[in-house]
Amino acid sequence: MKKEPAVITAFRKKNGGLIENVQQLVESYPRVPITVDCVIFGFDENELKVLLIKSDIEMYKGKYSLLGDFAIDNDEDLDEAAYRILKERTGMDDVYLEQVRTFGKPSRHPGGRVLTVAYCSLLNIQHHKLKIHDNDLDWHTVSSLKEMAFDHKEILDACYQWLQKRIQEHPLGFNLLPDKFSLRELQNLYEAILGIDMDRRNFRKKFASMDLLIDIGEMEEDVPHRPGKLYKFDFEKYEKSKRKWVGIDF
Amino acid sequence: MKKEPAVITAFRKKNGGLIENVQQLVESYPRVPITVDCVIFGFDENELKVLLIKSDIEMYKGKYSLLGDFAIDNDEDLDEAAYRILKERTGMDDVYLEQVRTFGKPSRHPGGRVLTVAYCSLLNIQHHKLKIHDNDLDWHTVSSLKEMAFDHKEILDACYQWLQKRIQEHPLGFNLLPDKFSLRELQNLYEAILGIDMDRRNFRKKFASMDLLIDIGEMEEDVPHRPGKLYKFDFEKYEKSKRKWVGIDF
DNA sequence: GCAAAAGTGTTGTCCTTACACCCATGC
DNA sequence: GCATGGGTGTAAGGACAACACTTTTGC
Repeated sequence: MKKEPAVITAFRKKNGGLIENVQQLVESYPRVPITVDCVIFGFDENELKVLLIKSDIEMYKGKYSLLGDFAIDNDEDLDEAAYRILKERTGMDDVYLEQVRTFGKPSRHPGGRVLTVAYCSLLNIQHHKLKIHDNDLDWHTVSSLKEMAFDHKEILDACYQWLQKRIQEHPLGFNLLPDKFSLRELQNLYEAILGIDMDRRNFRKKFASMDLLIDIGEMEEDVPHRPGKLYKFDFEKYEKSKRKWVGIDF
Repeated sequence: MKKEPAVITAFRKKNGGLIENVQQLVESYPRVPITVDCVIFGFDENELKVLLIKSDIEMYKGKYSLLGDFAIDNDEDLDEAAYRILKERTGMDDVYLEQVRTFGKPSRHPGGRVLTVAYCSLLNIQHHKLKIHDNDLDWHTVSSLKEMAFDHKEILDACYQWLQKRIQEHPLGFNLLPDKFSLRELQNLYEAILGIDMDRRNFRKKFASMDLLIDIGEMEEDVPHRPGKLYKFDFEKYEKSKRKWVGIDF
């Protein structure tokens, strides 16, 4: 029933059951190339955008790909690798970032077996005006994307679904907005990401009842209509009041 | 700002900007040993259990570790590797299984850098009476576990948290129960996993209103009290009626 | 004064919670 | 007959959904 891997069996024999030389054990393991791909979301002109680059690869000429890199050359943590890629590509290092999933289909890279750990990150486009445009690095509207290099469309879709779910349960969305934002901007964000329309009064009531928005006493400026109040999200209060959610619902 | 990896730059130079030989590119990538660890949950005697094995490793002598193996020797999909490990260790291949997260701290394995993809699986202990007990392979009560080999406690905790969340949103739990189960068994399962007490009437009402349990017209037998009705979960109906959940709540 | 969005309350419905009694079975 | 859990209903409170009018600003 249980078929022990040959490598481990060999080690066991040498040591009467227990493995002493773990270095040697690890060296005997097969190895796989690892990449980290970052799905970097931004929000602009009431649309969810993603940062993409033209593919380097001849066979994907003209297609776009996610920002990625092989990882873990030396003693780099996975998360650090993702932060490094962000930093290299966008110049920012204070960006929200979370691991989403690892993709491991054998056929997903035409050059051979490659494992990819996908990270999702959210940043405020206004704070990061792109200076570099190598390989047409630029923002793309998520909803209008079709083909991409490798299995990057699949990875993007997975991260988008992750974001849709996550933004309803955690205050991630504020990372996509300026520090000060109006309720309209916040609602536009939710509507764009979830792809639905929401009732304005109910939306405001909901956030009012959470009591996590700080009215900073400022107003929008240079808008062609009645200016709205500006708010900040109270991260500190949120952290303190995180409650355990219980309720069966499927 | 953007520091391109040396390997890619080298390829670019050779090809006037575009990379043609992707095999060569992938071969130039650094490689990392990969393992897949399975957190195999079961439910017995009203307690959540996890399947563990005594560590092979001298320095973790006496400690328990998750069921894992290095993966992707040839062209094995990640998910397939997890299914293979399950099959090898438990003899079962019809088991619920899902990827949870990838662990990549440089120091997590004493033998050197190893990446581990953690999978969570749920199986019915009754269907799988352990025959093999190599290295004390056996079920352990989740709540009473302390130290484990490697960072396996951390992985287990992550999977347990994942399970607590997931079981409230998806009908996973039925994989831990026999095909036919009573409402009391179902409630015990939820109470054990979530670590809370639930009101019996409200619990039953909740599942009644979902209308996803099929009354199979049988009763419990050999119980020292009034026997309860037995149900099956209507997976087919659930699949058809999956609804998109919307509601901001954090 | 017109366009465009800000701001604001009430009502009905549904879901959740809290809670207590009789029933069927094994011993 | 007693111990054990099975099975059931109701009322109150809280959350969510639907819905319209007045206000403020730029032009």
